[in-house]
Amino acid sequence: MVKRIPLQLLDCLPKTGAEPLARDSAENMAQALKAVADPTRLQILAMIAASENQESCVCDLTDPLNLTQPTISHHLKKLAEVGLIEGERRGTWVWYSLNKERWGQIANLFNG
Amino acid sequence: MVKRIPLQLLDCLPKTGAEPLARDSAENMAQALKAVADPTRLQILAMIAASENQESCVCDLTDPLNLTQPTISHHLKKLAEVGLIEGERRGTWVWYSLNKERWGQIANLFNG
DNA sequence: TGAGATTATAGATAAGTATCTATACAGACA
DNA sequence: TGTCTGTATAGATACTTATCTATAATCTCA
Repeated sequence: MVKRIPLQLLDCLPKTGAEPLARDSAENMAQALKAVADPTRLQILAMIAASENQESCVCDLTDPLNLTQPTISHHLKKLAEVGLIEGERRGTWVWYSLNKERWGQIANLFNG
Repeated sequence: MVKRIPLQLLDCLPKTGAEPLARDSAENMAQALKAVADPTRLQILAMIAASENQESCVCDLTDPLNLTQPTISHHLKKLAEVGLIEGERRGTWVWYSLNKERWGQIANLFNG
């Protein structure tokens, strides 16, 4: 379930007359950025990017990050909710990989 | 007081043997991103970017954002702490402007 | 100096969230 | 079917924070 996010900072500009539209854009954009603005999730993203085949399962991440399995699952869910990663079940394991298109979209928020 | 932030996502990769260095990078990077990952602060940044001379004072922001003056000051402080904006006192007013170099640095976090 | 305007800080509160333990769900395999 | 492994969810707790009111600090100007 990938949510649309505004593509430019100026989409967040408040409109005259207190229209809620720009606020919606700002909240949408902030939600996507909040997913990235966490040290553990940044490390998770880095580990996925650096792993072979660019994918990791939950059990690959718990030990290096020194966190429990439910905590890792929680963070992966947050990242998946904003479309930054995707999970694919193969047998017992769920493999998570980066969605590079989505990554580029968020990167573009800073290039407006 | 502008803090250094790591320049690449891979700076957040946890090291073998549980070294704290990569964690520091991740926390540093997350702190900078957290400043941007707030809808009100995104709107503030948009308003500064869209204003003439690319600068705004606190009283320019309270009415359009429908927030009190201390709340706006709080957000401006957060943005200044990570170097994204700078305030310059001219007489009674304090004018806040974007630090575009810093903006570019954070943008580059996504291009690594 | 005193009054008025702008901004910053202090303290309180409510909402969000990162983490844990406990438990449920899903797939593999004997 | 039952057991084992891997993942997800539920609930609790401690910490962070966005916002407010009240107040202090700073600057201008008469």
